[in-house]
Amino acid sequence: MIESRFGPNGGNRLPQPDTKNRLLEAAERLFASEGLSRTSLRAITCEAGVNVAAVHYHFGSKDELLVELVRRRIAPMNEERLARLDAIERASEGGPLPLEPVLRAFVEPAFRFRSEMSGHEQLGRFFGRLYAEPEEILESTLREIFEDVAKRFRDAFARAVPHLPDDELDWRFHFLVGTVVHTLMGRREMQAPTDDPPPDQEVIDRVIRFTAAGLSAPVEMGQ
Amino acid sequence: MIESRFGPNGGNRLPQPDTKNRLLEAAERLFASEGLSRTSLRAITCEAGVNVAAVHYHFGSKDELLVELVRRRIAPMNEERLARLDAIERASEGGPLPLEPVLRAFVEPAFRFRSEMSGHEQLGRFFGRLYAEPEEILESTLREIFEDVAKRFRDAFARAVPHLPDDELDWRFHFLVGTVVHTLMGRREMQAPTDDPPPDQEVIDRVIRFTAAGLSAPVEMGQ
DNA sequence: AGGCGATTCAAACGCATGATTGAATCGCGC
DNA sequence: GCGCGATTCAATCATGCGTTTGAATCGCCT
Repeated sequence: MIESRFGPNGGNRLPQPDTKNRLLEAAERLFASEGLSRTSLRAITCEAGVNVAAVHYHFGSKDELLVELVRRRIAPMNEERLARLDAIERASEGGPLPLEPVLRAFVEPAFRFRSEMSGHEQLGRFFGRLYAEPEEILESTLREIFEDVAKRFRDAFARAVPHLPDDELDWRFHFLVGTVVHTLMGRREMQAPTDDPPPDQEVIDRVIRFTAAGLSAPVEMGQ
Repeated sequence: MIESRFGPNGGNRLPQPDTKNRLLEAAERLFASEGLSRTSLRAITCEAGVNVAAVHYHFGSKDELLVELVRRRIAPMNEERLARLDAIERASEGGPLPLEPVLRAFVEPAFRFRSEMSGHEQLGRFFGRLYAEPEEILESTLREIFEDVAKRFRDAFARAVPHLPDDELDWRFHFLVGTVVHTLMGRREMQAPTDDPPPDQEVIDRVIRFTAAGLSAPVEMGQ
């Protein structure tokens, strides 16, 4: 049976009459500012201006909304990371990789996607929350989305900092992630609450400087 | 009116018949493994083997239990940090401070308190959650507990790495906290789930190596 | 022995949550 | 203009939540 035309409601030409996307955006905003488990369905649908039942109609459940949100937000960020890493590896032709570009390929997409987000720069906090709040429903999704990135970048760092033993490399990659996530979450220990946020590129450069030094530190305890 | 004797129930000689501490320990365990907002009072009291009403009798509310838990756990850790920093500053007699000991004074108490915890090494995750889940009730408590530590260590790092401008120092201190918190949370990106956790001192040394290099990196963007 | 304050307990409260229902509404294709 | 699937909506469900209550229990002190 041929799909005679498209579905109803504009026939998939307008994929949704906005409801689905408005739900995703409202959910992202609230998840970021209130936390995953502290955000109720009613708060989301109220913020989106739609009925409560819309969530279950379009996504099936609150959990599946969250999974869909992760797929839409995190996956593209990781694809950009991998694309940039591809370019670096292609340019190096099997030789050692330059550390700073690899670092930037990992760090910059995270900040870029944060600020690209429709007006509000909450994606960083949402992103950070994924690490902090253990939603078992997300475990497999996150693993699936981050597995490639983790593996590819681990190997890239191994080529960029070849003097490191494997276990030390794993740990330093872990520390890098901690630095990035904590910074995306936007908590500054010493910042006066009145200061306005600094431009992304400045923060990125500081992160790169710090982590590049940490990653390339000698492995012997020379101090 | 003279406090004729002590209170009832052993007259404060046994401060509580265990209930209060059992609640705190059960709460800490569950907060750490399940998250702050996903842990119910009933789960806590069930785990502790006491009645639900005991929480309100001893603490007043779930939130106040959390605050009390923070005071009991985090405050001593920070006191040890400050004591160690005092010793370092006393030994330096106004001169520049050695970076690595200052770093260790900040990092080691966190890991030590984690493993000291009655059998379970969950304090790290609990500690990490305090950063990740924004309980507005904790905001003032956490600020009060961490304010001194943040200020004192910021100044110490300024003396240990004197070539850094103030804003760069603030950021690097932020990155250090991110590294520590993320590591305390215990998520390893590359670790097989079957591996058993490495000894604390080994992890501490790796953290110190990484952050010492990051903190003392040159501030110019010299690749 | 008896009184009394500290503590425990089972039961219930009101409320917010995630989920579900079934009818109403919409808008295209026929 | 009619039918039909896609979509919205108000209303409702059962459940679990934090909290409160009031009576029972415990153990020291006089």
